[in-house]
Amino acid sequence: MPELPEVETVRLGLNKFLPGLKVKSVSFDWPKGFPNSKRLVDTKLIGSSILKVDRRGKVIIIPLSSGYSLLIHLKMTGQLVFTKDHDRFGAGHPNDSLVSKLPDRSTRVTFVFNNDARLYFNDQRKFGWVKLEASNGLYENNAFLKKLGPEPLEKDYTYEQFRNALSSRKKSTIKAVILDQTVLAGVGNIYADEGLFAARIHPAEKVENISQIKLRRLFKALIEIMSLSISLGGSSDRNYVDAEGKRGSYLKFAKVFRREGQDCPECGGKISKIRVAGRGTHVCNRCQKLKTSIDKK
DNA sequence: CACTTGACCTGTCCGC
DNA sequence: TGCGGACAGGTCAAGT
Repeated sequence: MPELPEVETVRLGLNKFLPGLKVKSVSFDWPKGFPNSKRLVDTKLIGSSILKVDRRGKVIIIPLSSGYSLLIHLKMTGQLVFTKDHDRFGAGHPNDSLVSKLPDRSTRVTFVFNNDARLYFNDQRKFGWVKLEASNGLYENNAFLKKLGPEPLEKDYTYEQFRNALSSRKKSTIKAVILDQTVLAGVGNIYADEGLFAARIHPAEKVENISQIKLRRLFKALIEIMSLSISLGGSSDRNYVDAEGKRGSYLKFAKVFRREGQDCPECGGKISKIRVAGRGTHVCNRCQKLKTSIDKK
């Protein structure tokens, strides 16, 4: 999915349109993806108004006037697209839109508002979910939210927090650790690879083999790269779009992600694609030297 | 325990 | 063109 910068871009877009709208009806065809009972939906969602749109890690959180909140996780292929009226797509930007018509066959949930605006939750692979939970104590009660590590783009997030979270994971590969949402919330495969390249750390390096200088560089790089990506509307590798159905342009500036076979922009060597922490991983072996002894694969 | 691997799904791309 | 297999931005349960 959408990682922190993509989810934040969706949040910013939804926040322009949704607050104040009242939910008139909702339809969904994928019970696993929207597991709440019809009764809860009828009493806590239908007829309530949207207060605002928040984000925690990769989760969109929409508090409602009913005292309940919608939680939405886009996972790998989720989209949240708003339309001002159901005949026009992309909130008035049809020419920039990646999708031409909604709902489409990946639409799992459709929210209809009193003014006939709509919010479509699309999810090709059906990994994503929408849940309705009580707003009071949500961040401490929700099983997913309560485990999340700090928000990396908050002003008060420090290198010391980052280093301390890593200190109990010395035997793990650095990529596995920064992908762990309990260490810090929001990094996914794209920004892990880009951040590690910027810090000149090999993704398969064991944490214990990495110098403080490099870890500090990684901490800084992750924050800078994700901030830059938000300013560019995120990354559209496959089907990510923002709340208006538009693609993001960060990948044009990516140095290694999806660039296997191309020349490294720093040293001119070849970028290769390997597997680390079970994920496709992009690396320049000349810029990102591995100290950890290679156990044969 | 800490870490790794498969499962959850659908769609697309690549090689034969 | 058709078909099988690998793979895709995330997370969890089950395995070692």
